[in-house]
Amino acid sequence: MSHTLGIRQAQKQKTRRALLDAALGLLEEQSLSSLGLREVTRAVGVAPTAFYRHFRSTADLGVALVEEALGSLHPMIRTTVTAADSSDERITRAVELIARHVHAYPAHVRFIARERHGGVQPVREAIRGQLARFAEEVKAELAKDAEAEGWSDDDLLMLSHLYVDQMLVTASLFLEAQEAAAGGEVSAEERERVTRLATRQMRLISIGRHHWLDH
Amino acid sequence: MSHTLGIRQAQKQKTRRALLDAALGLLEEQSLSSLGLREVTRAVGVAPTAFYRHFRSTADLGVALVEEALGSLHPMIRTTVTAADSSDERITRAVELIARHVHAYPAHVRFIARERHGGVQPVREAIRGQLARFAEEVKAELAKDAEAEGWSDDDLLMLSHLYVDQMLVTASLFLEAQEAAAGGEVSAEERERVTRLATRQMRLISIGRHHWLDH
DNA sequence: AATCATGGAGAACAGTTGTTAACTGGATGA
DNA sequence: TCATCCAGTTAACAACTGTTCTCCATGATT
Repeated sequence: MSHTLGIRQAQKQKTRRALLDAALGLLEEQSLSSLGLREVTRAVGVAPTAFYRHFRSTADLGVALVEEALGSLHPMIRTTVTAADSSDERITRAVELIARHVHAYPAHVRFIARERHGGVQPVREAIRGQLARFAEEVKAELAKDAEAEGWSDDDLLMLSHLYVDQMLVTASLFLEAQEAAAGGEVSAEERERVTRLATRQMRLISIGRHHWLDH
Repeated sequence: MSHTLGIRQAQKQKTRRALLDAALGLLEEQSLSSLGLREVTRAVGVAPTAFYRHFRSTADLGVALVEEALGSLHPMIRTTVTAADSSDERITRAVELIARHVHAYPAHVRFIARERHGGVQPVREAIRGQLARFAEEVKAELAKDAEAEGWSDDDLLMLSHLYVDQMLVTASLFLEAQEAAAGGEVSAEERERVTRLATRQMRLISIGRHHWLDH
């Protein structure tokens, strides 16, 4: 934040960005374990060997993409779970926020959904780590709620993971909906359908939460 | 089922099996979009060109694997959701059955989890199709239950999808648990942890289902 | 017994891959 | 101003890829 980057490091970060963006683009139609380093550099218009100045391997680049795709999401999670009055309003807000995020960063979402169980171990672990952080944060937020009285820590974490997984399911559902309608305004009603589905599923979970303690 | 295969077709199916098995093995450490046809034939000990006698491409082989991994699962689903008295017993049974299945066919489960959002479109669609069938079957089974009175078709399908997704989440959780403990009996307590987690999540959903109609 | 059908082998193709090495030119810091 | 640094280039490497075409051995068919 203090002193401007030298023109040197600025250029470096610029091609690093180009590499990340090109990779993310290429990963829309294949998975990381088949992404070639030459493929990426070719897309950027740079020599293959330049790749090594930034990443050790494509797996390394993948880990960087995970941080970028999920790392910036933490504040959003927190505010989402927090700011709302009624439970129903909170759910509506959350689903809408997911829809908006998928629409804004579809490539990031696809990448995460694809590589969460993908063929590259370090990337899988990076994603798992970030999702665990999410679950911990959601749990902390849930614990503040009055409804959390009488809940064990274990049960709160159980519920958090349920929420996080449901979040991902919903996100990739929105993704499918909007890529199925790549050439038309069919997207609107598909989006609506997914919104209704996800909202009701969240609501059902929410109801289960309300009645968790009475047997 | 009637007349025995000629010795000719028998041999063909034998190498076809070998190709499928070899591919499934190789796919434990990579994803389908990076699986080479030569790689598979090499593992089987057969000429590269022999591959074309059985599959058009590795994507084609992938679709065949989907049918094999999920196609044989339908009767199991049906009996699971059906046969049980109390709701709790049904849940315990279901989770146990998932654990057993993951333990018996880990490579199949990993393949499905990996390729559900993987980089090969035909395979993704094959999986989506099979999961949609599952959801329909679960819905049909739920509709028979007395608890389904007053439920709309839409809501029943919503709940079915929730169950199916939760099934998959649980399966890949069991998978991680048993591959994290590749060299030891740590697996036992990890398995137990996942079992407890999955059971409580299912129970919470079940509770939500009970109270769905009273607002 | 003679013909046909077919699963698999073999060789060759143009293209691709990751990685190494030595080099260049412009920004950096003394 | 001059020596140093370093992001990016060029060239070359052995190894690998999917695909085509020709051929063979043998089971199936008549």
